[in-house]
Amino acid sequence: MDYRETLNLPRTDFPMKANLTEREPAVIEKWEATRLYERMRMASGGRPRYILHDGPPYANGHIHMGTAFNKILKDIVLKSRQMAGADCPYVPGWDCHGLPIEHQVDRELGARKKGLSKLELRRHCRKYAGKFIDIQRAEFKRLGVLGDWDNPYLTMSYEYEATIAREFGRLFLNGSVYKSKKPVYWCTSCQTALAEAEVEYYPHRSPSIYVKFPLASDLTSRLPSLAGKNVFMLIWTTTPWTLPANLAVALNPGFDYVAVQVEDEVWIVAEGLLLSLLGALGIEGYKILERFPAQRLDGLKCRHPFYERDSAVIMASYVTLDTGTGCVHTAPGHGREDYESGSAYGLDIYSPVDARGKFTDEVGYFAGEDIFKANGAIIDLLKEKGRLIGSEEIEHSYPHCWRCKKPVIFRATEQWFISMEKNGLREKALGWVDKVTWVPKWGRERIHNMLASRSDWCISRQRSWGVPLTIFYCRGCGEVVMNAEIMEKVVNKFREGGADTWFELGPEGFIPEGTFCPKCQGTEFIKEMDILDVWFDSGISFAAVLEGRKELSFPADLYLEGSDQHRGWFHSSLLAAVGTRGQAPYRSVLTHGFVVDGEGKKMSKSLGNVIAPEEVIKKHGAEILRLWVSAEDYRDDIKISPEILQRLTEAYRKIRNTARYILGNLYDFSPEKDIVSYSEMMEIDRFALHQLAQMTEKVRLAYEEFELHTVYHTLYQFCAVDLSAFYLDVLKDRLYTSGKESHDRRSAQTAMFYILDTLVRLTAPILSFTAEEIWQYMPEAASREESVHLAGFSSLPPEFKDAALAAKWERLLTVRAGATRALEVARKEKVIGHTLSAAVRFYPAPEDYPFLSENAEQLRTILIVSQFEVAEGVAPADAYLAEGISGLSIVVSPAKGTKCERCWTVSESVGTFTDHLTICARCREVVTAGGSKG
RNA sequence: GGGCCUAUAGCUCAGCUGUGGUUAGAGCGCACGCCUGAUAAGCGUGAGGUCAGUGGUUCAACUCCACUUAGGCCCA
Repeated sequence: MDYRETLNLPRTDFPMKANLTEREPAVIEKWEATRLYERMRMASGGRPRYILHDGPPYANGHIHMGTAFNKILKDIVLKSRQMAGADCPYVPGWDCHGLPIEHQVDRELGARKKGLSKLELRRHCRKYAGKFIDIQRAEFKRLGVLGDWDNPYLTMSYEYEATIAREFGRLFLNGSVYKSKKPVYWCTSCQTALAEAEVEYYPHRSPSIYVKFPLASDLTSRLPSLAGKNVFMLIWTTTPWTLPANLAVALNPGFDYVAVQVEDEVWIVAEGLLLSLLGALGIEGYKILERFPAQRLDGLKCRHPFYERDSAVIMASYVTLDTGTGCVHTAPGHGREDYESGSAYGLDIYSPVDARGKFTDEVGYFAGEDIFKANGAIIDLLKEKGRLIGSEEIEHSYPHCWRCKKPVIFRATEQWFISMEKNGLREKALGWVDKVTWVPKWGRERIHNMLASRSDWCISRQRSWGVPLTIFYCRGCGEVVMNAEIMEKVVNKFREGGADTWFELGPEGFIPEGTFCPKCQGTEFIKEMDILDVWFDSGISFAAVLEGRKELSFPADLYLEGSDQHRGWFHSSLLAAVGTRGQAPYRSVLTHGFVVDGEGKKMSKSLGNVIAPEEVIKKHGAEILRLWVSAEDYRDDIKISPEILQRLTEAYRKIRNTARYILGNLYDFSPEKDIVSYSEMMEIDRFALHQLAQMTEKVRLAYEEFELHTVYHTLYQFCAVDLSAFYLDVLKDRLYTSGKESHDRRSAQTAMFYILDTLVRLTAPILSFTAEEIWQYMPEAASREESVHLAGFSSLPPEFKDAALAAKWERLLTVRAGATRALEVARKEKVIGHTLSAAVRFYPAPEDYPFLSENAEQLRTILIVSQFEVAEGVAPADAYLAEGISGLSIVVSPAKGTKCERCWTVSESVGTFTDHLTICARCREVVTAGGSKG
């Protein structure tokens, strides 16, 4: 007789090989066909909402590992909240306007761009953005991310563009917006402002000169020893042409300065630069008269080297000891830092240079001259005035125009700003920072410091692809003409035809009849042609999306982006919401680090360490990427490498196989009919349920706290250690050899069913594809929700947690660990092979004897040996001394009897039955009962 | 140069925070072995760490403090 036929071996069609690359797209198709996302919405209608507002990725290029990570993380968070009982709508979005797209379009159009109107250019940009939205949408879906992909929000949709104009209008009308001059990169050849990204650095030869600024203030009170002397502040510059715009000399408030006598003059320079300076100038005879902190000079005046005007002595922390003199020539109209400190000291943002790079008439001496060409004349003038000390040429890195490759300058032009102070924006925003939950909590420090020190928000851009600053000027007097009525009309026009309308219609298309300039009564107007900073577009997304959609609401529960967004979206959104709604747009903000390579280095093409999501999907499947997202602690940088992916693939297989094995053993189990009540279950099964309950609790809490790596480790540990290496291994004998419908087998199946049912739900947010696949193979799948994503986490009966039982079994496990070592020793010595060929005898310490002997049968089972006994008395000298359990000696010997052909247990009963010569007593009972007895 | 952050076995993570205290843990991988009724599976045992470095506080530091180094994000 073939006894194999009488066993209950696992059977399942659930494949061992995942074949994720092929299976995943099919699963996604099914989700789409069955409109899973909408059904999830319907199923959870009425539940408490949890709103994660999607930060819009830029609609340019394919997704990279960082965007993939972010989207998967959001998906996991939402799915876990959804399964925990919330209603979690997810509306993905895209940021569509802005320079990078305009650039790309410029590049693609090449020479054809020349003949195009602004409107035509905008149409190309819109098309370009649309193309990448489609590409990225497909890529995001491929990751298994569920959401309202058919109705995402786009910052270029007409409705959204109208909202941008509306929110800008709100700020404008409440007095937060003002116009001022600010230095920007300017190409005098292209006659246009340039963005940071349009500037390229090349070596450039510039003059390098030292200039003397005579001190004009009386020093009697501050530095008496210098009073009445011929004192100069010494500056160094490589842009002599900016000297006509000089308004100040900046010192670092943290440095000490010295007054040095050189011949009949006294020079003031930073102490730390004195020697190198004197060396550079070739001066040997000098005498230090005084040494003093920079602050001693704060607020004094010196004289401009060739104009009849003063130059302020100011303090600025950006002054360094790298080069120069430690006294920095400051022209607020020609430099970023100069502008900052100029504004702080209330200096004029003076920039007497026109769009072509010629000096304006104000400068006197060089009026009308090209600034670069005037360098020589300025040096000559300095020489003539006796203000020049040294002059040479140096080569250094200098910004150039990306298009014409000519050197660019900093030139102050009119720009629009949102004031940080006028309506108390800074203060209010800082107040709201403290009301938001930042995860991790250092996010608060980071954004707080940025807000505290940032300057006013420059919102205007001299570009085409964006939403215009919807402002009108009086043609006659230049006065700004704007009111609520005009704003409303603009917004309505935008809603119908998008922001393009601005470029299609004349001012009369927006301005109600009868409007006149409040200043000069003029009735002709012109439009502002600058567009808004794209950060404003996304910054008001709460208004366009959270307030604009009935399934969402303001404020959001969560914003979840990379840590760079403290400066970006978290920041702009906070300012926009506080400025227009008086509150933060989010209750909590979750940040993650950046994706880096296995060494912790950032990914870059030049280093050749870039891993694209597509590669990983092709090789391993999106599921592995999802597992990676969950496994890494994202508070730090997130590493990815072939090795990491290899480890994850192995972990995936372990989880998958564990599930498969359980499925295989549930092939004949009906939870409806066969379930065994908890109180009647076998002890080890109840212990397994205790472990399950504990694991569930830990995982649920970890999800709640966004600790996904804890979720991953806990689930994995449970599968690999608690189940595979212990419980399921121990269970084999009972499952295979007991009667098919026996209580013992049903008890095990009941536990396994609970385990798998819980496990499949807990893993679903992460392993969305595999959980779905398992779900379809679950017993009585037809009576369950159609998709695991429509189900919730299971709530296990509280009785599953049994501390007393757990304590007992933890003790048994410790004993087991000691015994496996003894078995290993015996195996090494060829005493045994499989543990079932062994007999184990314990010689415990007297105090352990009762516990161990009472549980002898349990121990035999969990050691998976054929014979086990606990002996009293003294152990043989060659017994194995167990580690961890004091006084326990273990003897392992070959089990007595013959191996049962059916259950492989060694037993002396084998051979004693004439009807079944090759099997043991236990098996004979099962076999003769027909295997159908309970 | 400034703000914020990170550094524990080859890999992924525990331990560290308002509570410093016996030989620093887990899993994977690796090595060796077992099994062949989870089989391109399953089980066991073992070897791996001057807790980035230096200095300080303390009877005692992976844990607290300072600095250094390496790396990341954002500014300049």
